[in-house]
Amino acid sequence: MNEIPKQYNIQEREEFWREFWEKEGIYKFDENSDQPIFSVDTPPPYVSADHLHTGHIMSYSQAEFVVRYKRMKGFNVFYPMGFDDNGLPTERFVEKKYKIDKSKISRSEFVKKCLEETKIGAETYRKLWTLLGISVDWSKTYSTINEHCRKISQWSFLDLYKKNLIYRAQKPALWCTTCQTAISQADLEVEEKDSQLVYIKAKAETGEELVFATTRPELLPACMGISVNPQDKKHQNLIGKKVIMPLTKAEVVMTADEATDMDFGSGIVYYCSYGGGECIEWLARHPESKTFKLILPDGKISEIGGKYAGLTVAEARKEIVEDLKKIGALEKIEPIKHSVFIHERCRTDVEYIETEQWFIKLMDKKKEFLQQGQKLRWFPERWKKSYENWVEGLKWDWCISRQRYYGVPFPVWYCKKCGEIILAEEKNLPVDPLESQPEIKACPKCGSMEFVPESDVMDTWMTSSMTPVIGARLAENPQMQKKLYPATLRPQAFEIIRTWLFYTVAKSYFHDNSIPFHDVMISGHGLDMAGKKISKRLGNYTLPEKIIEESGADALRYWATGATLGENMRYSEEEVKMGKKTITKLWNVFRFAQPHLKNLNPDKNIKVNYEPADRWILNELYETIKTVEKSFETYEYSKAKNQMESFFWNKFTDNYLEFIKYRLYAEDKNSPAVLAAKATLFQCLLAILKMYAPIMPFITEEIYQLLFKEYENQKSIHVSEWPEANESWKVSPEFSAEFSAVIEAIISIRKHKSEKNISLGKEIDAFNVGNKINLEKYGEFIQRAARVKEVTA
RNA sequence: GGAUCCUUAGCUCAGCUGGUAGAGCGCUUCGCUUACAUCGAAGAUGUCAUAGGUUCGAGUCCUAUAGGAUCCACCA
Repeated sequence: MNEIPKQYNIQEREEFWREFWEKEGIYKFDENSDQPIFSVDTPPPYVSADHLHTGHIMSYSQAEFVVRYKRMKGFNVFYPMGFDDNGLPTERFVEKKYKIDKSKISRSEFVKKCLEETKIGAETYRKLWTLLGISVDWSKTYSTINEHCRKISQWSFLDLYKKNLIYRAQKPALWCTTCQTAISQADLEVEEKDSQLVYIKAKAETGEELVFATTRPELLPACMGISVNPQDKKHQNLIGKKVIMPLTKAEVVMTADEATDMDFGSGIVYYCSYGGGECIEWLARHPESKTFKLILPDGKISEIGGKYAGLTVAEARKEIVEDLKKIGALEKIEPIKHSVFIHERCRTDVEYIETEQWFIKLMDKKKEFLQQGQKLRWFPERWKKSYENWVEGLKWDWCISRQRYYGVPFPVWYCKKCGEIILAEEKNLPVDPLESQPEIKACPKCGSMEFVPESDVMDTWMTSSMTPVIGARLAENPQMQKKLYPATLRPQAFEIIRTWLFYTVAKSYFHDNSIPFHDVMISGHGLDMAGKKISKRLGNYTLPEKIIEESGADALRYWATGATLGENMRYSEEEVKMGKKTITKLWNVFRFAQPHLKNLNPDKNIKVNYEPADRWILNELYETIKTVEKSFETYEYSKAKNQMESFFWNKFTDNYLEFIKYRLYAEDKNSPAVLAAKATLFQCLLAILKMYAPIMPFITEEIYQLLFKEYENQKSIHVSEWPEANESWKVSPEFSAEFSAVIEAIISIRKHKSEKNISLGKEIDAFNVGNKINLEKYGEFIQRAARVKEVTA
């Protein structure tokens, strides 16, 4: 057994153990083990060469606490790490950083830049995760743009296509004019904006003047129709009549439509291609209407807009209002608060543009998605509702094509002559149709030999939704791959339930009629000290590297235990300080105990004559191990920490250590009483260390290596066995009550000393503890533990 | 409009299946005691948002109300 130095150098020792774990392969997955498997579908963070913040630290550590616990419980832990580096976030980052215009650079050049950036990003991330002590197996990593992932994503596409779950269609779809790509419902955010409700006058064929209200007057040239509510008495006479639009002089027929709100605006609404989702829905009810491609992909007005062609939507709006005013067709303008959909990545107003896109059928499978959701174990349970809410509210099939560069290509060509869809062969995946030709030489339908590659890339969630498969297939052995899927645990933030979680569940159902994982652990997000959400955009956070540098990874991890599962949590310097104090406390306790553990035979089979204080603390330890286990099993790391802390700090150090000092300092070091104290001390300390190990892996490893490694057969505490709650430690309720009274008595002695300003170390002459205590049995103990010459009843 | 959640000590939050209010920080007083002053001991502080109800008994269950948060839908 080694001596414990006076000081624990956090930075130096943490660095040492990081290297040790790496060198010894402590966290390596064992492909040949028969132990039960605990596999994690680790969230691959978006790599954008930017810094991770304390919010990420929080959610990743929280999942990791449980993973470490499971590893000690004997599970063969599969804990890979991915980097999500394909898709829009990276493209936008690169565009900004290098001031690139997507239309003026070739796809391959652009992709090269993106790859370079993501490589830098992945390194930054790996460094920080390592710094934090995240126990992933670094030999099991993937990046969502690498060959492994492209292959699986493309396979997924082919499989779904063959199952008739994917279709290609020309229809209005959500469109971002900044990113110039189609997007999906999940990419939307809502923002409340100040807008104007414009009241426009039009003439009916009867000569009657009517007024309709719109927030999108610039779409006038794309007017498809105009409606009133069939119940609307005021406007009954207009139904079926032709209406002549101002400026464009276009004629549309007034229709009755139940969706029209009689009380909003003037009670008359016009529909354009496309003002919003409601216009598309209206079109479905009035399919005879003529549609227009007024807005171009770049957000400018097309030729259909006549004199407004070439203007942006915002410019056209202004001009048209001006022109309406000039011809007297403008009745009034009301300011209104208006919620608009924006693209979450760039915050641009979303348009609906008619284009040809790839879709995955979702709308007719809602019931099945809900059933699959029921099969998962949700921690905490309430987030299941959020999933169900999203599924029930689905309105669109999933648009999976993006008119972007940096992503997984579709494994598809089209026949140049007849447009027939030609799929890649599975054995050739991954393919880039821009750089290769289909295996067949001629179109099976028309015999043409010329093919056009699909140049779109897939939505990034096409890949992310495959992470349980991507992870499992990192194992080399096919048998093992099967065991790893479905994964045991999916830890993730609540914000991406509607995307990552939903899409993964959908895919798993489509591909394998299975669930992708059994348990879902939902974490909240990090808030700054003032309670605002931490985000890269706001920059309202301290760099985790700096916190680790100052207080240690253990202290930062300790902070992360503070949030109840699924709740948001503020960053708090105070809590990190508490973590640092815990490190110091652990250190000092073991430093105190170390001399007494020398030459101790910790053989569990040796008969020990435990004294009441020993039996009391062992019973407490038993209870603590049990409750901590229960908490970890339900992913309640926060509870687990409170439970172990209460034992360690309030019971063990504040009381038990004080209770046994007189025995430890006794002259006869080999008396049964002294040996019992030492044996108990040993049991408690080792258990404490192991319980803290998942939360504070560095300090616990340090102490384990110094004091306990020689007794345990594992080279690291993190692969040692979780402490056993020994049934023989349980005590009777009678004893429990008896000893509680003894503790009460000791507390009252402390109180007495405190009131009389006497140092606790000073022995007082006498104290009356009342008549509830068996002094014959406990008198001497109270005298020695509380330092009183004589206790009386 | 639909869904979920929150309102407990000055602050940040725990309070599991209902049984006499808890922690940490902060505050007051005291104490260097052969681990720790980066500490220890003792102490003060709450009509648990409001109003009803169920119950022998309610932060804990039910119903309304008020305030706050988030998600979804609507908003022409």
